[in-house]
Amino acid sequence: MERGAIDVAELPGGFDLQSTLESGQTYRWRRDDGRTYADSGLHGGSAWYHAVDDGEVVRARQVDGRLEWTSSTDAEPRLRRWLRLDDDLDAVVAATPADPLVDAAYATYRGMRLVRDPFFPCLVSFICSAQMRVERIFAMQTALARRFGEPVDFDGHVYHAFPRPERVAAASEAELRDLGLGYRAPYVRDSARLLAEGRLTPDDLPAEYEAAREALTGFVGVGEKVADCVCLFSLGHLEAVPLDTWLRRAIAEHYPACDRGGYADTSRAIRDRFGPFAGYAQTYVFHYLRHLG
DNA sequence: ATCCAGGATGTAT
DNA sequence: ATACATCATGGA
Repeated sequence: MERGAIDVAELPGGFDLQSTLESGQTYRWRRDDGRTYADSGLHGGSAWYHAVDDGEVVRARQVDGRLEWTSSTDAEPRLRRWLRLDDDLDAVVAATPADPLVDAAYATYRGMRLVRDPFFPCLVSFICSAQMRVERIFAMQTALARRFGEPVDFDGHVYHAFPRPERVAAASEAELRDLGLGYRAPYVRDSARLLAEGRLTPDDLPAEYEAAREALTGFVGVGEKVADCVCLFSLGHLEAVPLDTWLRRAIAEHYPACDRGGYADTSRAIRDRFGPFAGYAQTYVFHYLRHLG
């Protein structure tokens, strides 16, 4: 077992592990204690988190300006890429036009970073997100890993990787419904089949953001909103602004002029207003609004 | 009991 | 292109 620590106090804009992992942008990490924002509140201390990535267990916790990790190999390059530690957050904030709501969100969760998740787990989690609360999306991904994922031993415990597309493609709709996926079960299975059979893969996606979003809707259960989530949280299109219920409410209340009716036009209006890192602003605002009152 | 949750799909217009 | 009903499930 290897262990190490990354000095995140030196990163421009800082770092906050809890908000990064529990803000509903990634569903791959769990706290060792099994608790969440919902039952432990904000800024809940230096809890350990664990995840399985590319067959290897990674454990991590933040103690002040140190991001501590343990893994079977050197996890620092993996964490730097995964948690976007090389993003200049100060530059991101500076490039975003001043705005009361966005500024409040940035101030409250200073240090939260976007993630760069692998394609399939990201795709599945946001297919599952349709009409579903964040806490239950976590539960659905946990159930998928426990039922179909490869077990991985690490430091005396058994963890479960997220299943490969081939395994999900081979599952029956009934098996997936048993995991609580509801009507999303066939969506997840059919999208896994598209990937497993090579009929639609990340390599087929155009490099340009809006074209990639359009192509992603070729997966089953993926509309413009879910496609935007994959663009932002997996493909690195930082200008993508997923228009979920929270953002639509925020637009109606704070930026009514940006409501152009259709998804593409409204999304573009928000992007024009908040710039090339509009996706960062979106994720902060989503997290901020969800934890008010 | 009724409503709602990080929406998408099929169908009718 | 746009409007509408429908789709499971669990918590408030």
